Amino acid sequence: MARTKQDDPNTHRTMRVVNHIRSLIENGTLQPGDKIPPEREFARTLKISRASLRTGIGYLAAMGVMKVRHGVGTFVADGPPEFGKASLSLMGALHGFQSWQMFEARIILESQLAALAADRGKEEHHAALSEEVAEMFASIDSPSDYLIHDLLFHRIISQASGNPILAALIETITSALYDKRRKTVERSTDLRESAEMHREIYRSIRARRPLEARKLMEEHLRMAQAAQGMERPAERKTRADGPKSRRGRLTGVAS
Amino acid sequence: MARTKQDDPNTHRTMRVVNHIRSLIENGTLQPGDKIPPEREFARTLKISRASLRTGIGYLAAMGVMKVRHGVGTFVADGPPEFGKASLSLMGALHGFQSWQMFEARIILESQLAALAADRGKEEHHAALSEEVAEMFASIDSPSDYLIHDLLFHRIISQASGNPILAALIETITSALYDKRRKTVERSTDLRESAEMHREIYRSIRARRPLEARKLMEEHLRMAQAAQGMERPAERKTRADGPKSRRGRLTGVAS
DNA sequence: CCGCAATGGAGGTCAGACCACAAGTATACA
DNA sequence: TGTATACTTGTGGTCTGACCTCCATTGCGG
Repeated sequence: MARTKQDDPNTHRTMRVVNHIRSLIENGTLQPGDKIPPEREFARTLKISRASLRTGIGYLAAMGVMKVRHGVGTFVADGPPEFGKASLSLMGALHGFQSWQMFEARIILESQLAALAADRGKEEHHAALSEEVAEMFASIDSPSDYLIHDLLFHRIISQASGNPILAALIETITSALYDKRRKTVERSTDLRESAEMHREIYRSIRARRPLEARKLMEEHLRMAQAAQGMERPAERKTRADGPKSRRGRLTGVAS
Repeated sequence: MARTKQDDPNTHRTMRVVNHIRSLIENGTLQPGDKIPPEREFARTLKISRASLRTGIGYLAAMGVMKVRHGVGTFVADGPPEFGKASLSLMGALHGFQSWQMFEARIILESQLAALAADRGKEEHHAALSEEVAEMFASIDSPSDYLIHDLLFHRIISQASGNPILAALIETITSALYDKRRKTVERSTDLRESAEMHREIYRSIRARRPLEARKLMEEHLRMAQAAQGMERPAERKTRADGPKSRRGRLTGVAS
């Protein structure tokens, strides 16, 4: 750890760019949503070539700190923080992450998040949650619509937890899980049951009962996990390390 | 998966590169530690300019999927997965992450991790933990040495948990916290007490008592947090949303 | 008043030359 | 003979400057 070794007026230009922007952000000169100068101009300012500047920007963009819009400009990320979505899925392929592991992580984080939300949630959050629950019941016949409100519901809880880091972590995992889910929701049944669970979670959060919220959320997620056939495989000595073979008939239910 | 819309001979070259490499990794052609072809050659193969190829590689490198070594070559990351350290610290500055939030995330994750480790840890892990505990007691008079074994101890627990995703998450947070810690450990006292706690955690893990391990880990971390003056500030109606002002005098003790 | 084409600003890509670094190999000197 | 220095080669890093593509705005024509 400790990259230290920058500042040598010669160090990798790309790091020069990164550090420059970092300082601009850290001292508040650059705020989320701000636009940075056009590449050509900025490059001239920093006394480096446009190519190098682009490398640096690319680096920051990859980490989700900056957002580049072709034909418009480059901006400091403004939305909710999100640790490179691509990162997790690639790392997954790279280190053989399994679906059940992602789900396990999600269960642990989100249960705890629900507890925090119950403890710290504000009226605005309660209102938003209430609304999403209503929307869910309203779209019980439209899986894809249902999924949207489902996602929103969970995202609101993240925000209500008051811990943006945990929220970002969850967001990363969720988005990685999203693709798989989208394909299964279509055929899902029992959306009503799912909606009921969400309503109960909402109620316990509103009533500020952390332990109950945590328990309900955990139950809810475990059920969703089972519905998607992503349980942790039973212990077995023979580990078929072939990275394929899963993908049973998922009868998914939304989470 | 499914960025859908690739293959259009025009889609962003950088994504073309990313997807190409992604597939190479996913189908096992590229394994961790492997070296990819020289830029010039690879660029020719992919029918794109070297510049574009570099952009893509830079992207992957930023996410920690690839590691570039000047004058040597570009390789697929091999070490333990780690979600961009820079990412978290930059995001921190960007979205005003607070130290107590990082610590909260750490406590939640690591407590749970300890429980999982107690549940799934294998003999090899127990042995490694035991050794680190011994080393900790042995280096009680050398804070910097102590810190090393402290870190290792926690890392082993991560591995023992059997969930690489959670391990990677923790790793990210820990490394972000590391810098602050390193500065404070020097002046720390009570390393003996800290070592005792680690030993108890080790014992409960070895005895496969998940709940106890979780409880001990949580206590341990809360204590460390308190020692570093990173508790969550008391509720206050007036939220000074100015993203500055933190950074008190930390009197840390190792975690 | 509306729709569509022209225009300018900004990012995206390209090509090829040249620089910097790391490692191996050959050469020169003690 | 042994070791140290210099050269060669392979690979990433940076620079130029021209050209392409996208998008938003502007303004003309219907």
